[in-house]
Amino acid sequence: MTLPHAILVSLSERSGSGYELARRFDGSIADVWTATHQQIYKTLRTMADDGWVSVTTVVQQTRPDKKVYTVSDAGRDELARWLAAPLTGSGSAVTDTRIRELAVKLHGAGYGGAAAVSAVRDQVVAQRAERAALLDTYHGFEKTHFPEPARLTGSALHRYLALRGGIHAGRAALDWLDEILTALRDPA
Amino acid sequence: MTLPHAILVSLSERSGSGYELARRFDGSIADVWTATHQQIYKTLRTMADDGWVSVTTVVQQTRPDKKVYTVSDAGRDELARWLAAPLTGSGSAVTDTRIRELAVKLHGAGYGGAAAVSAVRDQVVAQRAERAALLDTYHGFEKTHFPEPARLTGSALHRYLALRGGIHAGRAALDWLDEILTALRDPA
DNA sequence: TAGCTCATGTAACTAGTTACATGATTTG
DNA sequence: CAAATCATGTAACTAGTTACATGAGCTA
Repeated sequence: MTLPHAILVSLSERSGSGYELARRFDGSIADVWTATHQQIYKTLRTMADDGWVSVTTVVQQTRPDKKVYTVSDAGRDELARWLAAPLTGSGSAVTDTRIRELAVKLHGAGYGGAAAVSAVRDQVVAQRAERAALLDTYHGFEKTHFPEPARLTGSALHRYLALRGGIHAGRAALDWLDEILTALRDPA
Repeated sequence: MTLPHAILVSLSERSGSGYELARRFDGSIADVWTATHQQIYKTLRTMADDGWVSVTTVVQQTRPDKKVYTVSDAGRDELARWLAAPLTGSGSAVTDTRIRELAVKLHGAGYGGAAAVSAVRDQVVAQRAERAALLDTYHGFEKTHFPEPARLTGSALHRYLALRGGIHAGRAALDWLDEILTALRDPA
């Protein structure tokens, strides 16, 4: 969804080749975002075409040559712009891409200046409010439609359990957002 | 990912038009799965081409005509096959499609006979084990890499918070799967 | 010598989003 | 009279997956 921006953040931390990026997206980043090498190579090419990154071919003796990508000025501008822009993700409570989008922004906030840090904070606050409202809706629905869950059977039980999935996911998102806000507030 | 199967389940409960399905995927199903009407119309056409559903055009006086879709024998066979097949989803801990795939299977298990019910139960158990293992990995990583989270700042803090996102999401998935297993065990 | 790591790619496909288009009826 | 509901679609696009392809060097 915003894989180019996720790559921009990762390359801001350290320049690297497509192969190295693929390993990052399979390692420490994998808990919020997975991406295959095919997807990364393709994205890097369009990013280079757009001037967001510059490429340097590094010739190696024992290993194949590699292309090392570095964030350009235009890439830094784009990153700052994106950090300040509202979230664009979508999806159901269970598979919501806004949460991972926020995680990437959080990770990259340091590379967009002071304005970006506070903009991202604002987005966390806004997302928290949205999530809380959704969770309230779910809880209301739960109370009115399933007042006695222990007695449910068949498809009513299944519908209830599906709703519970949304509630668990929503709760987890809320807890996480709160943890983020606490962490960003305290150490100041 | 398995939208055709999610539609098969919904149509097994009650036959309906594309428009009605779109409303279901925007209402009670939306907490685990969202789908637009465009996607649903397209999918219904291919499902009809594949013989999974049959179509009846219902002429209406005050409203536009509608096409009502009903699950065919081939559709029922396909549903039973899919219910028994292993999960095919993927994704990171935060945006994992296996969870929603399981939710749909759970919902549809009743339409695939006794074999399907126990097959789905097995998949819940397997998924629970996978999730628990992943969560353990995350906790291990947390302990070794971030022993003192309160002291973190900058990008180390951000990396820690991203990991916490994976942990929250994993925990929620585990809790949900446990709730499902309890609900399916007790009322028997 | 079999399999893994490093390194980059093409091609075909599946899944999902956004924008555009039409038109009658019902509700506020 | 404006907006929502009912009802179906096309087209273009973005995102992501799966399969295939190549080839050197290093490790068990």
